[in-house]
Amino acid sequence: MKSFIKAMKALSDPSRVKIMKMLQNRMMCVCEIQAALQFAQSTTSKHLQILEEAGLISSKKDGLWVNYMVADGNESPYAASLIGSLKHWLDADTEVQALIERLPDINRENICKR
Amino acid sequence: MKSFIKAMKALSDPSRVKIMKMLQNRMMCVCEIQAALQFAQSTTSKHLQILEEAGLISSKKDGLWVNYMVADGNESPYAASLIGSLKHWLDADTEVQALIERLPDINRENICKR
DNA sequence: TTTATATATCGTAATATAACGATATATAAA
DNA sequence: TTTATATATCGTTATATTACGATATATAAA
Repeated sequence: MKSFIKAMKALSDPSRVKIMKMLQNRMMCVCEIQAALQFAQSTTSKHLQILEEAGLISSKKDGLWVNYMVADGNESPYAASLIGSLKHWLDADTEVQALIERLPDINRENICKR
Repeated sequence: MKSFIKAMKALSDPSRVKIMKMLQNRMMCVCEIQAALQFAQSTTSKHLQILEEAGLISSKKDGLWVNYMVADGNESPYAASLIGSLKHWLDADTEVQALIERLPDINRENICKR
């Protein structure tokens, strides 16, 4: 029950759902996600932590950057199923669409100071 | 997005998930659900309201009783999908199993005062 | 009509969640 | 080593959620 609730709670927040939808398009570092959602850095990091602990995303360090991507689903069967459903869910959502359209303009080279 | 979040939030609480699992076995009135979960009547009613507003369950009055049952899924496509997944999810959960096993002993004739 | 019962709603207190700024940590550049 | 940068963590505040008891509402029985 615990891992199920964790997955559901993780996807009960619109910002986290938006992060999932963006990551289903491509992997992103924290500052890119932060720029896309217009959140403080600490807020962004916290959301990512919640999604990761739910088994919905995974991360990989690359120098100063931490790349986040959709998880393979091995951590939680519930997460795996929800990831699958999220592939088509909310594709018609206006806010999600706007986010996805802006994705190509968001890249770490422009956003980060190096 | 709104109806999606509503459905996810509704299933983010263990008590409400348990209600869903019980209702997938049979329809129940409020006092039966209250007896099964050992909650105050107002708490039980509130949980049912949240599930109903999410399109996950529906209700039908029968005299003094209000029978709650799993929704047909026409209210929300997300609810419909989650209802389907919930048919097999958590069947191995200890608490859920215990609840389901006790279900035959819980009936309104014994619980209610009439 | 009066009374009893099942459910819904309201008000409130305890707890959880989400946001932020400040600060800590880790890595890369100088 | 020193400095800069990307991310994580901590502390705090505002808001949302969950539980309860008290009360309102609706229906059935007397």
